[in-house]
Amino acid sequence: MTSKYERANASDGQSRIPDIVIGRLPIYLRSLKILLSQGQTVTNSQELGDRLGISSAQIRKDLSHFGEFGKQGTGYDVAYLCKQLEKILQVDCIWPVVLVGAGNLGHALASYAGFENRGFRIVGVFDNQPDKIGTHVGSLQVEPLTQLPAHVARHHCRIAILAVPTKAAQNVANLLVEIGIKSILCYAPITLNLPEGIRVEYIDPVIHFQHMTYYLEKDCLKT
Amino acid sequence: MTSKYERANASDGQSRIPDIVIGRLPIYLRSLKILLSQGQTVTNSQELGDRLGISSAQIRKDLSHFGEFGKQGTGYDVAYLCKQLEKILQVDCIWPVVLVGAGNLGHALASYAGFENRGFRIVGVFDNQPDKIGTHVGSLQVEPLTQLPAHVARHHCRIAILAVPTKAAQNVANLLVEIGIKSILCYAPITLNLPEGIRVEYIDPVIHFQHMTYYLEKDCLKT
DNA sequence: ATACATTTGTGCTAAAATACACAATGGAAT
DNA sequence: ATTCCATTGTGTATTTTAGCACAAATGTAT
Repeated sequence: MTSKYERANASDGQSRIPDIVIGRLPIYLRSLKILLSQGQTVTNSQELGDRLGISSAQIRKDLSHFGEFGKQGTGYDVAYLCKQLEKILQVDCIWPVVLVGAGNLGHALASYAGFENRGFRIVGVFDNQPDKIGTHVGSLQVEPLTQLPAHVARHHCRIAILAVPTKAAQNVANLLVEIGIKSILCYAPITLNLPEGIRVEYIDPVIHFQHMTYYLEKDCLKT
Repeated sequence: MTSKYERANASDGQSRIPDIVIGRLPIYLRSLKILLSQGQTVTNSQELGDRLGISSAQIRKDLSHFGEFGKQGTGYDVAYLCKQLEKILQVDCIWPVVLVGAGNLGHALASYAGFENRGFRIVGVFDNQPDKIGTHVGSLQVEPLTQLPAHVARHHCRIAILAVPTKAAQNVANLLVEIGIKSILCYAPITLNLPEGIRVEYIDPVIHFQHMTYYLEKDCLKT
């Protein structure tokens, strides 16, 4: 009795399902939840694809890696597919996340209300600048980095947000890995150098801007 | 006398250079600028690849789409390659950007000092909430949305940051397109529905989190 | 009951992206 | 001068990803 697929992970040399497919599932889930919130009970690969600018075949094939979730002639039950995707992505629960960096960005992230209903909760905010420690961000209080290891252990955190100044980012990342963090969302505009098995994703708006400008008619201020 | 490549754009049916290649150039540029700031004058595809977790062959092939920038046996002059990439990406100048949404995120973006030296400047912040209008974010003052069209025209803005609440995002995006914006960086967790030729890129941290959790050992709080 | 309209899941094909591997080149050392 | 070493740029092969197209299944209408 084997399951339809084996979960890919760091120790699993040959992941069965392409990462690019995994990367699309959260997009599908996000769109489905919007449909759900609008009271729509049924959808289909065509509709979903149109909304996302993805071909319907792509969506069907992606989903088919994990099982058969649709009904021929009808499509997909929105609530059911949501539930299934949440299970696949393991967001049918709340993951505790630590936030390092209590600057403007840290404040914005800590105050953001949209994490909770998508599977995540920021359980601690840390910074090393003395003037920040003790101040409130969202409903949390900024703690010194020395408190981080205990906090991560207590909450069993696997995920961290790195929102510190660029020059501090690599060192803080090293610390995060040391204390057991497995996945880092890095807002610093650098590529981190970390051991195998640690997953890092990056958010840098300038990367997106520079991608855009390639395609724009040039008509900007001279430096 | 034809140039080595024709620039891809919205009207150009067959873009010659894959978008995925364009998407990597800003990463290369970012890394090169760090090397430059550290005083390193020469690098090579191997070193760059190691830093970025990309194969050296990939980097060489990507660059080869645009010309021959290296020297055999030596590698690449860091400053020269930076300049070339900036020219290719059209960031050898400052692009004016308008920011819509003066919430926590808008504040963080407006206060961020890292845009200017990478080719971008936020030239206006707009919001419709009366209590926000007139307040200061960074060095700018929040203006009502009614001022947006004139502002975009005056500064020849082509790029906008969309940092408004989810429910307002589509409408504001439509407005942005109407007044001549060509590229939108959307922080709202939705997929926008916009006409052909408008480039939209998205930043949604939860998408990254959900990508990460697929690969994590499950060990999180039950809902 | 039967025919019809719809939509899935998937085998196969096509295209795109990546990796390999090496000739060509430039600089350094002898 | 010549040899040696390092590294590029690129033609080719391999792998990955996306798209096509249709049988199978399901519900609906007559």
